[in-house]
Amino acid sequence: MPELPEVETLCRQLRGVVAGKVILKFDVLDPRIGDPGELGGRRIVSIQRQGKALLLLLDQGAFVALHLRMTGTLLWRDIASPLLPHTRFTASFATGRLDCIDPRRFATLTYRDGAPADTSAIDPFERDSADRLLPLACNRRLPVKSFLLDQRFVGGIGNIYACEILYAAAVSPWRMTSSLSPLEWRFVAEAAVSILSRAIACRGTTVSDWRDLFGQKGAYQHELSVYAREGEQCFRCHGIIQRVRLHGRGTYFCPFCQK
DNA sequence: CGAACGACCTGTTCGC
DNA sequence: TGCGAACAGGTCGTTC
Repeated sequence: MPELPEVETLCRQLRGVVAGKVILKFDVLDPRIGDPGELGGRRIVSIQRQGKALLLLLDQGAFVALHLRMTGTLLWRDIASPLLPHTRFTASFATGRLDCIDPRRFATLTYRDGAPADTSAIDPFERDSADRLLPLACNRRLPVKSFLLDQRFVGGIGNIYACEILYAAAVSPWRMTSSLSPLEWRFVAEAAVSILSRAIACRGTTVSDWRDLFGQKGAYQHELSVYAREGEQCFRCHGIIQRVRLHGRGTYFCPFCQK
């Protein structure tokens, strides 16, 4: 579920709550999530986002990477709160408790020594990202939506925002990456920045169960142009929004104005 | 080699 | 109402 704006929301909220704080007790309740070792007594120095992963940087130059996958969430709760169903780990601090809840059990938690390595994936917010997209894309034959979803190329874009970005750029999700002009890549890159930053300002998209660190819904679901709007009218051309399947993912678009 | 598919899980929604 | 099928924000290993 959580894509870039949702993970960034958690990242910012965590900074206000656990940055600089010592983990008093850390309990893994579902071993499937991974084994981070003994984290009790360790201090969280800072929090970063890398694509859709959340990195908790610890003392002694180590870090923990948390990937929430489809249904993972983090909740900041009172120390004595009863556990909610599907709680996978808890981290207790002097001021409260951080609970990871994940019904589908896809989330992963890994401990690594050293500093996080840089990834080669393009960050949608970096300067001139369109200039880096073009050479990556021009030799490939796959639909542009699949390209945007591939985390090796671009970091952080998931199914909801891929649909929204391509709508804003007026590009069909089925277009082959190699067929987009430099100008179209510029439209895509600019649409990504404006949509993702607006979604961060809204603290994410709650289409069903996404909640931020404090249990609040996001607000970007009220600003979606195509996602979850099958059969409704396009805001731009008054065509009808369609839902199709592209490589197994539900894909929403306007067949009349996305070329 | 690059691209596409099925698997990994559980809960909810849809159709008969 | 009941029940099985389809579907869900993401990635990964395998297959083509």
